[in-house]
Amino acid sequence: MSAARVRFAPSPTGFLHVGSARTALFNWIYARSVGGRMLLRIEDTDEARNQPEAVDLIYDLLTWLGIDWDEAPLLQSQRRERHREAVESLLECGAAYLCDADNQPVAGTTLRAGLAARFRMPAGRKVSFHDAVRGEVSFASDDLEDFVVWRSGGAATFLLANAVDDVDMGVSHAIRGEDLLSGAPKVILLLEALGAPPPVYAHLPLLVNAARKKLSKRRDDVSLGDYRARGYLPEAMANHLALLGWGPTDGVEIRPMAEIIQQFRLADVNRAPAFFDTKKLEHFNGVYIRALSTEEYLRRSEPWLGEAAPWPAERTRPEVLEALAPVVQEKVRTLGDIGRYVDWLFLEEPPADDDSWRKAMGGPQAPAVLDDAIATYAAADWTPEAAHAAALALAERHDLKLGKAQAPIRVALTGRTVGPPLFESMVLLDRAEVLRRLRNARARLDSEPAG
RNA sequence: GCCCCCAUCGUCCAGCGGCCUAGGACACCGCCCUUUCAAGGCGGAAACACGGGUUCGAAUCCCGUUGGGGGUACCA
Repeated sequence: MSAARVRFAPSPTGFLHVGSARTALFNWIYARSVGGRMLLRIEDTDEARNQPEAVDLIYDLLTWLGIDWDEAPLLQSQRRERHREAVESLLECGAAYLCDADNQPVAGTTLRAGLAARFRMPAGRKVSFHDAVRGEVSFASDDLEDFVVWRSGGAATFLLANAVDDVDMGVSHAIRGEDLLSGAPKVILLLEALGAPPPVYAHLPLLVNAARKKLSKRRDDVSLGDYRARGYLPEAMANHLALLGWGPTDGVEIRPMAEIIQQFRLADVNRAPAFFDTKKLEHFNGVYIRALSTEEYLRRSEPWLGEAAPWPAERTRPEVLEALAPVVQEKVRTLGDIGRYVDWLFLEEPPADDDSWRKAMGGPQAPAVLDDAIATYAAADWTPEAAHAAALALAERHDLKLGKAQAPIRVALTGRTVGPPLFESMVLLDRAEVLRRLRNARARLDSEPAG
């Protein structure tokens, strides 16, 4: 065990940024790797945009990711008096001073409405500290200005609240984004004036977009909740996030969190920004989905196949989903993709996809293949094997490879060139329905040739 | 502008003075497998930003240049 205490301090804005999630994860991994404690502090001092549901969403998403915490979360909104005390003590010892709306100093040491308080930046100081990921970092106090610690509206600013709360929570390591690095010397000086030792800082490299800019809520796809909604598995997301700014020495990237915790060292964290590459995330997700047992896969895909499915819920046939599960599970990269693979089995008509139609029906042999398929499947046994054998024979009659011959049939039935294995899935539809779709496609070919 | 941080394949990591003719993963390309698409197998292309030092020896240490990022609010 160690006395390490770390904290994740999000503000409840209604969503959780993947960058914040990564910060939370690194804090948690560090805590678990050294036997320390993980704490939460909800920075809900901005009443304007605070919603109580937003706090629950944070708990929910962290839990989803696999992050737990060891003590009741601290709500910063309830700490106003404590913050006021701290500012007053700063005013009393002269480390801070009052000022009016025009930033003119005002004599006195009593906080009152309409007046803000600024920290008095000492002259000629060199503020150095050892950052656990960056090493020695140093700032000159002369480059720093007198910053506001108490707003005229009657509330502490981020810097002050952060410093005081960390002290009161006994935070030993402040692990956070690099965007806060420039604020560190101010907090250190603040803490010094307050007579408290600073925590060990660890500034993580930022997560950036393709343009190498800090991920932004407006431009980028950064809502953790959105990824969950699209069918990313939490273990894939956590695994991927853990590899942004850190990597195991043995090169094994996809692995249980327990092993990551075992190998993680704060000092091994990179210092350069990392691109949040969703391509790699998708790959990870596919690997994790394939690793699921079929039962587990079925259970976890349920949320995407009920009311949220791309077909009327009452048309869902669970036995079909179940029968197809193993083959769909192999292909899909997110649970949200499942719908597009199996929708044609539940929709009244195959989904319309012009590209697929042109691709499969454009060839000169399409009409003949469809005619043949109609005759063939009117008679064939209704099993995958028989459907396969029939298609092989059909292909031979038209002097085509099976891959080429099945294309018009696939598109006639499923609407798309891409989908689950055809013979295994087509027999899950009634023979009459298969024939109807084949005839419809054949008729469409006459009325509007695809070539 | 000023302050701070950073710099290995397109991307994410490994590398912490000799094991590096720089390794893995994603993406990409080719081949194989194949009932589409995936998955899988095999192979390929692909990087130490540049310039000076230090050292017998540098991707690894130091300095500079260039480039990138972050900060600079009575936001957090």
